[in-house]
Amino acid sequence: MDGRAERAELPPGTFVLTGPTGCGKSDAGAALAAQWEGEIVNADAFQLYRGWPLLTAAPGEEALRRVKHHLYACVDLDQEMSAARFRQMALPVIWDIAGRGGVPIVVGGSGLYVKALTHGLSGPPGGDAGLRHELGCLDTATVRSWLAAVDPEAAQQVDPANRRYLERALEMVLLSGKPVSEVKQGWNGFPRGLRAVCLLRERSELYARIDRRVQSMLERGLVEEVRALGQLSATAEKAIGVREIRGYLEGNWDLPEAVRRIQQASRRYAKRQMTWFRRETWMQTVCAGAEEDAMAVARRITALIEHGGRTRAE
RNA sequence: GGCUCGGUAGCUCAGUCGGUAGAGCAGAGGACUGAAAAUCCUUGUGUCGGCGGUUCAAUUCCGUCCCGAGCCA
Repeated sequence: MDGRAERAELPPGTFVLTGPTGCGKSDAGAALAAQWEGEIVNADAFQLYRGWPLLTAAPGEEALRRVKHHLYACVDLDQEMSAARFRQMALPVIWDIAGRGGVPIVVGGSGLYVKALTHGLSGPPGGDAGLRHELGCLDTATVRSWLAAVDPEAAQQVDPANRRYLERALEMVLLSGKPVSEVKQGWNGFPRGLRAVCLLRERSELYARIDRRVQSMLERGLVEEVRALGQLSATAEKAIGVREIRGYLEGNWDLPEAVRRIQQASRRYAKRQMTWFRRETWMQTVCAGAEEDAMAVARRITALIEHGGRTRAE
């Protein structure tokens, strides 16, 4: 329940494969699993949810049959998720794989989730739904001055325009009774023995892949999938594609416009991911070539790891 | 063929009563510790369609040509 209680590290030999959407993580991960007798553990915040395989570009049936995949489609869409809860779910699964002598291969592009798993979340109190609801009803100026009153230092550090961060800072102070600076420590150190690769692609090629993938989602029935979605949690509601397809269903724009918007949102998301990963110097970087297939990428990653590839930080 | 209105940043446009120009969008860069596919920040030099002319100075005025839209033949 409390992140602090989670002292468990990742088992040695765990491998993490991350990268921006559309870079080919899932395919490369599956190819890797086949080569190493590994099992895939999902680290994608939205593929965790059940009910929208197309929208979230979940691994295909064939891959699911060939390689063991964990933590895909395992949470109902009306449930809230968090990086901490993900960590709690993932650790036992990963240890279980390792216990059976398999190689855990963590695959996913949710940077915060990956880092929560590899580096641990400690210190700050978790989110509180009731408090969040309460704070959500206040206007930004009120949240800002409340934070300034209880923790002037934090108020100065958090971007006053960033409602989300403002609320979170206030939440931390209210729940812990301490200033943010006292409760929020630096990230834990990089776990020894962990190998991690960030899979990249040349920008223009990555964007072309994203555009193509969205088009293919549509051809495989994206509209029907979104139409059939039931109650969504506040987080799930924000998935790229939900708003865009709904806008089409409600007649606000046509289908090509919806596709255009999904492609654009996805490209921007990929860009944000790359900004995040750029700072994660504990990972090695592999840039896949346009003509390289998943097997070839997996072979290169294997070679990199076997050559005792050092992380950039070491 | 004649007339009219346009041609300014990747796109849509504003503007300069003559002193080489600015918004929105797109794009790019950045931040990020329990909602992260979230949330937020920063960022606009371009032969002002071409060529001539007037002028100290033209994207701005004049001429002409090219391109687009519309109207008249």
